[in-house]
Amino acid sequence: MPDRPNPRAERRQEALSRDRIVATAVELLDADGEQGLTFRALATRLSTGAGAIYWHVANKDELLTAATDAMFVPILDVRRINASPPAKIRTIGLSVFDAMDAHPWIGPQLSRTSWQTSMLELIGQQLQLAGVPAPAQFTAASTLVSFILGASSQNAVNASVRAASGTRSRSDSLGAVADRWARLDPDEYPFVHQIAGAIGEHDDREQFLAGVDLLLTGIGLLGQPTP
Amino acid sequence: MPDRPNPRAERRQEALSRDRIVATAVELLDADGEQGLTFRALATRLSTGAGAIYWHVANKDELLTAATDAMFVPILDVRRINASPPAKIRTIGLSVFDAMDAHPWIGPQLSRTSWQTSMLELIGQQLQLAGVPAPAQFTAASTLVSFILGASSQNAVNASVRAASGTRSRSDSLGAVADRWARLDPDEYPFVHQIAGAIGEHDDREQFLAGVDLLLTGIGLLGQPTP
DNA sequence: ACCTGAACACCGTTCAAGT
DNA sequence: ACCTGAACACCGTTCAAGT
Repeated sequence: MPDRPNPRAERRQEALSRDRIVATAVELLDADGEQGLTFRALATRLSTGAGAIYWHVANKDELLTAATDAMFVPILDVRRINASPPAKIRTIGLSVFDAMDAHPWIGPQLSRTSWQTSMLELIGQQLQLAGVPAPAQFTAASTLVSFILGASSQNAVNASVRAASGTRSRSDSLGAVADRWARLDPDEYPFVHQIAGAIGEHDDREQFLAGVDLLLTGIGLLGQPTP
Repeated sequence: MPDRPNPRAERRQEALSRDRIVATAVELLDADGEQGLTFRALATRLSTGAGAIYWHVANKDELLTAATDAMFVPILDVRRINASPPAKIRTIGLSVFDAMDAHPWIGPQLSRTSWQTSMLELIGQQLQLAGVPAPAQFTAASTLVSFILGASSQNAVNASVRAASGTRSRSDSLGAVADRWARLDPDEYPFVHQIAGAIGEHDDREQFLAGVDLLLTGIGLLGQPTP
């Protein structure tokens, strides 16, 4: 019988597995974005050869799809929370917003997932519960999904661009943007220039929630915004 | 004096220029997406060497930014149309939607442009004209921008994925999606499954417009949706 | 069954050399 | 001033060979 490795040594050199590969891919993506995910970097971090990965994963496309899917699974747990339909929709929106903020590489990968369908389902159910008339349900649900995914994805990319360009004077919130806007030509950009001063205390997350509320108002689930 | 080329020959072999490079880049992007844009492919199509391009353009990043900017410039002409603020906002939205539908590679490039600011300006001005109260203007404008860019970008990517996967049975509209939805497990996807039959006559563009209207309603510029 | 690592084709970018 | 094309470093993917 040849030497067997000590079973306790697992922690040092765990077996290569699809799950471990995907998890490591997510680490690389979080650290350096899409261009940080490389089969060679992955192999190094897993202390294996580049070719070994192909035994568990068909190609980079499949790897990116699996990594994207992995980010969304936890969000589906929102199903278990207990709240009114509008509150639940807000919570769903916020958890998507936060997930994409934490993993900005997701945005461009969104079309890989069947996740838009899952989200349409979650939100559609809430609209039914809230008594939205049947003919309006589809439009309302798909508009909410578009807004939640679109706004979250843009916020994430903008935030990571801001972070990368080293603007740290006023944290990486809307503040930096406000500074830039204040310097725009007031003749060419009257609205943006004027608004620049007023958004100092705004925060991206609240801004996003306000957008969701605007939609819920249009759908008829909320009272008028500025009474 | 050495031979001079016939001035009429310009059309056969125009001088290399930044504009010509960007225009050719857009052709490649339209044809094969982001992976279709290659310095070698570009050089071949311009019948020049790969290195020549670097005299006019710093690198691929700058080229992609220039290409993206070029797609948005025409949209700004919307400024010249003459209509009520809500109608003008709808028109702005539709022209963005159509531009992204025609050039699906734009979506992931959106963060390159200062175009989000230009759009915020355009829409903000309309909201001011429409009499939206000042404290609500910024939230309303930025929600509209997020929705318009986000929904357009997702529609474009979805549509091009559908087109690429060769689903031609029911054109590349929502029909194909409806078929897939109808086949989902009704227990896991009650809402989506049920809605599948009802969206046969919907069309992506109308769906998008309905979303804009939902927001305009929430903002208070439109009457209630289902009276 | 699972892993190694050299090899291949292709890419962005640079640069000495030309005109 | 502008262009050529070879060269470099790096990437995704394949595959004969190992265990």
